[in-house]
Amino acid sequence: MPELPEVATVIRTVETHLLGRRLIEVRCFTKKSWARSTRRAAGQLIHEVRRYGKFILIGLDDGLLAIHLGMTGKLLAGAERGAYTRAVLVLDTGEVLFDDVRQFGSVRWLRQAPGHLGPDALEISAEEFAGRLRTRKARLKALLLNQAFLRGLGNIYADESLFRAGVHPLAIAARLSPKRALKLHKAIREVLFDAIAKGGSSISDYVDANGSQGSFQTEHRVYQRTGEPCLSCGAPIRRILVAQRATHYCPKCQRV
DNA sequence: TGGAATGTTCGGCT
DNA sequence: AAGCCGAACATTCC
Repeated sequence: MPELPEVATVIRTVETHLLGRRLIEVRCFTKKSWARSTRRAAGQLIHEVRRYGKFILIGLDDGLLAIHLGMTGKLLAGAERGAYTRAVLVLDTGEVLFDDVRQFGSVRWLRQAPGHLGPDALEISAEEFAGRLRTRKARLKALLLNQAFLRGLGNIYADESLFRAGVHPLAIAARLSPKRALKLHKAIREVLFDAIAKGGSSISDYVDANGSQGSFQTEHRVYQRTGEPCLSCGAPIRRILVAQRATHYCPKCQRV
């Protein structure tokens, strides 16, 4: 559920419930290591809530809480605890739940933001983006999913960005012309900004902190449209595997 | 019943 | 060494 636009939406809807509040404690129900790590967060004031790639960083007096939503994670304000509640942020004014069906998400206390992540997909300049592509021989789809190369994109927005740029997912990064590299950079920004404006994509069960769905899924042009006609040329959308992930593209509009 | 699902990480191979 | 592959994590849905 969570790529950059979904994480941005969760933050927008949850920060009002967190900013300026005191975190009494973090109750963790599944992973021992979370409980050990988050003990350090107890009793601290929340100074900021920000996005770092796909991480939600909650700034405290000392260090921060780093929440990753994994595949099915949610932050819910003012909701009832349920079978999939894996952790609870107990505040002086209420609770924020961390629900996660598949348990790929995480909640940890960290001294500072996680390392080894590349530049943010919305902060990188066109020139830097093109420069980074030039040194890589990997296939573009794999590179866009690699958080150490660029942070924030996931499977949906990588496919949607490549389609909008007219670039084939198997194209080798270093062989992209400067013109096409700039086009891809622009496509990434447009897709992400549009998706944020629509509150993200609700595919199976993504909701924001208030339980509201996003609506960008209706704007998807290739993601999970296998066999359906390309919205710009009519050719059937194709699905292949790249980096072990389903990859959707138009064989006519996207060239290598 | 098997496969696929918005993600990350790790070990092994070329 | 960079890049790729498969497996692993856990659960639901079709």
